[in-house]
Amino acid sequence: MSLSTTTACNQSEAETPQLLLKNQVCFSLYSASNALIRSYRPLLSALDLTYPQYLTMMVIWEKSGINVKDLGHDLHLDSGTLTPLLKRLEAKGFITRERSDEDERVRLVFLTTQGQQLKSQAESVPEAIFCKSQLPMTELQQLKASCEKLLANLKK
Amino acid sequence: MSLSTTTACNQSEAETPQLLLKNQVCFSLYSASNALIRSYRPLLSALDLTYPQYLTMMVIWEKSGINVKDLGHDLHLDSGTLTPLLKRLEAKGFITRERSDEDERVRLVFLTTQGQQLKSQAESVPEAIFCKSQLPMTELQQLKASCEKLLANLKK
DNA sequence: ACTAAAAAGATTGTGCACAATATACTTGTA
DNA sequence: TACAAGTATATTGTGCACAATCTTTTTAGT
Repeated sequence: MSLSTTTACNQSEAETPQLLLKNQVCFSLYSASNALIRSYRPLLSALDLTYPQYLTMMVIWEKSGINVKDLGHDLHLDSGTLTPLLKRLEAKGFITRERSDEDERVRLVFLTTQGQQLKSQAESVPEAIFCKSQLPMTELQQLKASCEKLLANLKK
Repeated sequence: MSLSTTTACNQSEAETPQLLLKNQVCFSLYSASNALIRSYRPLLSALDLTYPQYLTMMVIWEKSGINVKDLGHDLHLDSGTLTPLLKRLEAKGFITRERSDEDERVRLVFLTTQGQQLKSQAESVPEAIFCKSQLPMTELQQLKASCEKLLANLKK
């Protein structure tokens, strides 16, 4: 068996069903992820945020003063993605990027007052997305659990 | 309730649990999708393909002569993504891009001999990814079904 | 103290995604 | 048969993701 789920029917499928788009788990995941991010767009552009910026702000709302390495660990992103993203968040006034005094290599990211204010504006976003998804909470939780398991297995 | 699944514990979570990264279904989906595409990378670079190019080739293996609009419909991508991607596939010699005779606006995409040969090289990829995922087939099928349902709901 | 190795970020380059817009062609309707 | 509206694709610009590489700083072993 393969990651492509087979449901053979006609001849062309019988030959290499694992290479049909409709049998690809990853394609479904990829399309759903793209679609979900697309659904966030109108809500987040009102806050002047992209989806990856919104995720980053979530970490900073929780852990102001975090460094880039830990941020990357939490978000599963590297400095090549985060450095320019953080510069854009800084340019918008939501965060500041300061060097650590103990270790000059380390960049610490702090929430600004404006960044703090953004959080209250963002509070209605999760509910709005839940409505758009039109899926029962139990199914969403199951989906989340499977994605987390898959991610953990791929990281091994 | 919201798309962020709550599992309240400490004080900071109790305030706005729906804005915690660990409660975001979309973040799990996004991270798992990125990780899966990352896992494909070493397998596909041996074929000189990226993951979106691989998906595109799947459609063309099945439907040589398809136009850009139908390709975009199948892949949930637009011409802004597909036009440059198809040009790269053409530059690699896997496809040709020809104008339709009946309607000069339409671009038809055909498989080349080299593109056909690529298919047999790709046949081992799905199995390899299935192994990397380390998830039972039933869970993968469930994951796929939920993603498809979510995508369909978001498209409405 | 000196230096090799390691660590933290930053930089560069490629390839998506996608919004917005532009261009070329086709079709329906007066 | 003009011509407005619609359609198919292409172009432009922004912001990720990520590999590869580089710089700066720290740490460890001598």
